[in-house]
Amino acid sequence: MSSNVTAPALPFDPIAKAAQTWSERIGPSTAMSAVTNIMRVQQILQASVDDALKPHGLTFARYEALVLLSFSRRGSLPMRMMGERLQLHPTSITNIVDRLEADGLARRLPHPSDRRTTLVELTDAGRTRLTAATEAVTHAEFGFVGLDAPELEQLSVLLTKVRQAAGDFA
Amino acid sequence: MSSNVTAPALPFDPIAKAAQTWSERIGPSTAMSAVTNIMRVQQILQASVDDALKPHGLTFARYEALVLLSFSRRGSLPMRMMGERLQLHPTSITNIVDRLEADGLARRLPHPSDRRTTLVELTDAGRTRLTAATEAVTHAEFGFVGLDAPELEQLSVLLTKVRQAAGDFA
DNA sequence: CGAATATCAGAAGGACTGACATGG
DNA sequence: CCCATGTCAGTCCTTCTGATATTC
Repeated sequence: MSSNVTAPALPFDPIAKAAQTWSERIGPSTAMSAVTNIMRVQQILQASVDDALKPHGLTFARYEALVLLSFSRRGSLPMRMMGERLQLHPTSITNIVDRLEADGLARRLPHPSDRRTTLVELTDAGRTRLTAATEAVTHAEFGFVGLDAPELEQLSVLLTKVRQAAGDFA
Repeated sequence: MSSNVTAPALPFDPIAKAAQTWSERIGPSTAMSAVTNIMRVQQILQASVDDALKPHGLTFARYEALVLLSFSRRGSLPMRMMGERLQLHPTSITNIVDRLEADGLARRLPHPSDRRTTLVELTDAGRTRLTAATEAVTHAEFGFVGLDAPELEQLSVLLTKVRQAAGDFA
């Protein structure tokens, strides 16, 4: 899960080098370079965040689910809505909720009026765990050591543009 | 592999909404927001690129390996070096080269002087396949429909900063 | 009846650990 | 003897597909 952390650092930037060769032989390398950068940074962040969460028995996906539940107005959410918000396949939601429930952090409830849907709510243990985990990831700065606040915002703006163009939201 | 493509679009940006709630209840949300954006955009790009590559029987990881081999000066690379450049675990390299070899796209060679190391080189079929695959991903613009060239460069600059701070290269 | 919700079984891919054979 | 290189077996996690039961 936490990717290849033990890899030795290279004396040069492999992505920049590949971009240069690409532009010499194939064409404009801006898109290729950006994609490779995204892929690698995602790996780094995933490793960093998972590392911070591991002592709390959580992965980033499960942590996100806990955050989502804690943000819900009623304290519970239908599984389907969790899938929409977290952009996950229904079976992935089932899987995540299974694990949270097995760890006693969340609980399935029947929906009062629609008996097809299942509600999920945080347990007290879940709330406590979430607080500790949030402390951990915040302290690890979510793996971002290289950017200041304005740069982070700029990054989010650019990435939000990509998501919108991809039809992620209207 | 290609993530949750069929998910219905939300009428609002779930990441922005979560960031707002986060800043109201927990604290500054810039880092949290950037991480979530990266994770989601990586998913989108992975799906888009894998989609473009699927007709050519490649995943992005295997495609990257082919590109790397085609860029090497001598036309071949030691497996260890492939792992360094692609930031992959030794066993992952073995796995990728296994598949490329099974598909006739690459070939293992003994190293002339160091008999511990194995060299990998492209076959003619590999070169042909790579050309077609590059055409496909380039045509799909690597999944980036939302950003123009200056924005892509800006994105790469920011992400390179993160990688450098994380010790990815010197 | 058709659509929606959630689950399950199974397959695929990727990444890791630990053990191992070979060679420098 | 120690270290480097690559492989193998086994495990875990994640995500997808397709099928299914239940309910609207």
